[in-house]
Parts: sequence; C-alpha cells; structure tokens
Amino acid sequence: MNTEQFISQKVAECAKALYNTEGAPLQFQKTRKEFEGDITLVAFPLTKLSRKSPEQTGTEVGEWLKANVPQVEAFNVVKGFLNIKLTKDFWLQQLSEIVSDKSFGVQQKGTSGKTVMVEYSSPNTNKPLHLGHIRNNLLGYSVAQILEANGHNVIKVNLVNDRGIHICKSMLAWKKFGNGETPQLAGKKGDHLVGDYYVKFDKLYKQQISELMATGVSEDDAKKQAPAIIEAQDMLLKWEQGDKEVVDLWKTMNGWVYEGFDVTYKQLGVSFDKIYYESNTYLLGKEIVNDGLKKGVFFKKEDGSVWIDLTADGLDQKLLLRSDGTSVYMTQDLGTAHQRFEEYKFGELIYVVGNEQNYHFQVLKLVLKKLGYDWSDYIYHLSYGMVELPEGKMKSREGTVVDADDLMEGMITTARETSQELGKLAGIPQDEQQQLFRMIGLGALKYFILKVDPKKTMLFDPKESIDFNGNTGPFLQYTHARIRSVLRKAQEQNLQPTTGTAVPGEREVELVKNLADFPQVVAQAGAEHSPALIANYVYELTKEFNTYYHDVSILKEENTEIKLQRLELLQQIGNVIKTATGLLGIEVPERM
RNA sequence: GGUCCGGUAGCUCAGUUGGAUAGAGCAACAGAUUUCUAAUCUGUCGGCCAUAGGUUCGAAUCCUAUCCGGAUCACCA
Repeated sequence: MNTEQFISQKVAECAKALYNTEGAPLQFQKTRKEFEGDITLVAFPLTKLSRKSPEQTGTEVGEWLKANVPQVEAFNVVKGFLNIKLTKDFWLQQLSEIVSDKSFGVQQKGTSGKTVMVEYSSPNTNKPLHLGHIRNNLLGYSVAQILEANGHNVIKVNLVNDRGIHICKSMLAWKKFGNGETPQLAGKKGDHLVGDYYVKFDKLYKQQISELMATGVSEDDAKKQAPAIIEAQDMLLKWEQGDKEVVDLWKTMNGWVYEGFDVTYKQLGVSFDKIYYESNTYLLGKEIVNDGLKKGVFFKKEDGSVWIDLTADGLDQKLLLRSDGTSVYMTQDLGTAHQRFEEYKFGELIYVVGNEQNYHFQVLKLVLKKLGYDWSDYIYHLSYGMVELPEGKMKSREGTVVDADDLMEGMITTARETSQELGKLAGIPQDEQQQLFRMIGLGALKYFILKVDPKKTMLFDPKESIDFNGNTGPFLQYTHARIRSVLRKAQEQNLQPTTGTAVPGEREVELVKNLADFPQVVAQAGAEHSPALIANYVYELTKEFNTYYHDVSILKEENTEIKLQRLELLQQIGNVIKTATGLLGIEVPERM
C-alpha cells in the first residue's frame, strides 16, 4: 500500500468520526520542501463539512490523526494545508516492503487480462528511416514496455507500407540507372540504396517537368505529362496485375530494404511481435464499406464512389471507396482494425502515428462507431509532433532529412570522443568500451526524445544532446554505474545489504519516499501512455540520490547497522533506475 | 475560411483531478575536491505563465474572445 492510500484511508476514518460522512472529498499532494511533513491534505474541500475555517479544519483533522494513528508523528497547518509527518518506523516499513518485492513497480505481463495492441514505426519501403521515425519508434516501444509493466498482454505490430507509386519510382530509377547494382556490390545498406534511387527518380522527374514547362506547358500539366511519372504509374498498374517481372523486382528491392531496416531496428533496440504488409491488407475493408452502404451509414455518388457525410459531427465528407471500386487509405484501415479485433479481441489498440494524421484517426474512430462497433472506443491515436533541428525544419520534401543510421552513428561517435577527452574508461577492455559508447550515445538520444511531451513539436540539437550533465540519459547511466560500483566494493568486503531496524535519517527518508512512488508512476504512465512521466520520475530520483551520495558516506560509516541499511537503500535505488530506464528502452551499464 | 494542437526564464523543457512564494537542466557568474567513480555537488542571476475578460476561497491549469506558430481539410498513404 502506498503512502497516499494509507493516509487517505485514515483521514476518511477521521472524517467519519468528526463529521459523520462517508466519501469525504480528500485531496492530497506531496509536501513542499519548504514545509515540514511528508504528505499534505488540502483542507479547503473539507470546510463544507466542518463548517469551520480551513485552518481550524486542518488542525482538527491533524489532532485526530495524531491521537488515533500511531504512524503519524506530527502535523502542522499552514494557510489551510495540513502537513502530516509520518514516523521513521513507517518509512522503514515502506523500505522493507520495497525490498521484499522482487519486481517492485512492475506487474507480470498478462496479469491484467487485458490485451493491448501497439502499432508503431510503419515505414515506407522506398527510403531509409529518418529522425521522425526515431521519435515514432522510441515512443511506440517505450509505451509498449510501460503497458506490459502494467500487466497487460501487449502485442507490438508494424504495418509496412510496401506498395504504391513511391516504390515504383525507386524501382523505375533502378531499372534505368542501376546496371544491376545490389547492396552487396555497392557496399551499402539496402534501404539506403533503394532510397538513393528514389532520389534519382525525383531528379529525373523534376528535370522533365522543367523541360516541359520551357515548351510552354503549365506546371500542373507538366507534372502529369512527364514521361517518368507515366512510366511509374504504368509500373504500378503492372504490379497490381501481377506482372511477373515487376513483382519480382519489387520483391528483390523490398528485400533489400527489410535487411536494412532490421539493422536500424536492432541498433535502436526496438522489436515487433508481428509485421503486417500493406500489400496483404490493402484490399481489406471493402466488405465493411458495403455493409455500411446497406445500413445507410454511407452513400454512393453518381460516379460510383462511396462516401460518408460527417458534416453533422463538424467534419467533412470523406471518401471510402474510389469510383473504380478500389480501396483508399481509410478503407484499408477500417479493414485492418476489424481484422485485428476479430483476431485478438483487444481492450485497446494504440496507433503511434504523427499528428499530421489526427484528422484521419478522428474519422476512423467515428466511422467505426457509426457502424456500430463498440470497440472503436478502444482505439487511441498516440499522436506526436515533428522533430525540428536547429538549422530548420525536418521535412523530407525540403531535403534536409537526418538519416536515422547516420544520427545514431553520430551519437556513438560523440560519446566516444567525449569519454576520451575526459580520460574515462581507460582501464576497460576495448570491446566493452565499444558497448558503452553505444549505450551512452543511444541512451542520450532516447532520453532526450522521450522526456518531451509527445504531442509537442520538439527541437533536437545533436550537438547539445550528449551533455553529460543535467537532465540527460548519460547522467542516469553514470549514477547507476556509481551505485553498482559501491555495491561491488561492499560485496568484496562481504557486506550484505539489509533493511535492519536502524532509524533512518531525514535524507534516507526522502529517498524512500521517492522510491515508494514508483509503482504509482508506472500506473499513471500506462494510463496516460506517457514515457515522459517515467523519465521525469527517474530523473528526480537520480538527482535526489546524487545530492545524498555527495555528502553521506556509506562504506565509511562506522555503525554497521546503518551502513548495511544504506547499502540496501542504494541497491533499491539502483534497481529502480534500471527498471525505469528499461521502460524507456535505455540500457544502463554496470560501470562506465 | 472550418477543425485540431501548441505558446511557461536568454535556450531546451516540467508543472498531477484548479491549491501554498510557478520549477528543473543548459548557458552566465561564484564556490566545493587527498572521492564510495567530480561525467558530481552547493549557491547567485534570470518570469506580465502570449493578450484581455470571466468562473471562485484560490487559475499557468477551466470558460469566452483575440494575437502568434504548426498541422489538417485529396478518387495520396
């Protein structure tokens, strides 16, 4: 039981005794540092029951608690805030509960009985992953970890957009200029190679457009008439007809891309339980549309296209099926959602997709609801904002994309350079050093991105992101390494951490308080799909610990009982840092 | 133009269901070291919480309007 639950129960008893009411409005908050106490009751809401001033009410409740609850050591009332101080024994008890819980703060996967599907990443196969995908992948993976820690049965899925005109563009350029080039021959990752041909297509296409415009053709017409685009469209048609040559090339080039993606995903540390390919799902959903037509939820225009009118809901009319009977994006998403629900009966379906698709998901949910699918309420669009760079906005159209592989490599390099400048890690073997540089570089990147509220547009500065001071991933990693180092030394001296019965000091109580919050933070982060909550929590804990560590000795402490108790506390803090950063997908080293 | 999201220190960001004097980090400045790992810690400086009204014991937080920035409103995905 956490502190708030405990004290809340006691105050409820108090309210019953004093005011003879059940379900009194109780509002708690952490006691601010400038006041004495551990937890604070806001007295204002209770004044309606007590019919007294906030100060009098607070005092009244405080006196009752002090008289009736042995764990309450003292209280004070400041301007209608009742600050309650709990006994050291209470905190000692909390610590021993934390210690006895082997997987403190984390539920075992599947114990909640709820199935949650998280779709994230969802790349196109015509170019490598970029900075925007990094935010997507980190968010998706972390949210999945957090939900799993809440005991849900989490299924991570990736929906790969492997078909369409964009792939045909790469394929066409490869046919024109490739001369049989392969990733092996070029010595290049497959996704990068295919991306290069996409760029080549774009160059050719633009050149043809300007040539046409020079002969007096309008820009719009030129875009439609350029031979390159006509060829690409022709290729798409052939693909849909199952033309063997086109399909074979498509398979080959997509294969290259997947090999490349696998490397990137592995480096990022993300994974999937199931991968869906759009080439298999793009025809889904037509039955649902027909069903909607029968029910009269949708309507057909003269040209045969199918629409839904959402103007009554403040939205527009939305196309669901083209006049030629083919699917659009929405049709497909209706189909996959339906298929997934039939298959898994999920209690929640989370789409990690950029905020440029907010409207799409609003419509998706609404359409499903109008069709009578109750589970449309289980859909949650985890929307995130763009990642900007100091030099300007990161948009693929503007050609300033930061490639995901390059970025990660750059982070690792910076970690290496900084370590060497500071003369760290000298006594550590080469291969372990390599591992550490990777851990630090990626930890910096992940923490920097995940600590920001997803829906906000954020600024990522590669130069400043590896700052080993302050609110950063490396700071957490370093703190963990120090804790482990002290514990190793203790082990050498045959010291076994234990909670014991020594009365903890104020500093220790402060840390136990922080630790005891962890399960609640995990629960809240799960409910709000928010890795940022975890990040903020673990940073606060780490900071608190660092000040403590700086001026309290542990191994030099002469009282053995206190020493062992501090070691125990140390161990638990290390464990929580490791667990919490794990929820963010950040690895934490034993030494660095 | 309609809809959605954002605007908090010079910079990057926190700020719980409305709660006490709005917080961190970076940067700047001033300190602390024979370390249990100083990649650390302490202190100072820094604010019309975009603006104006409203709701109430109490507003960065809720409501209304306005300003600024972004996204979106395709027979693209």
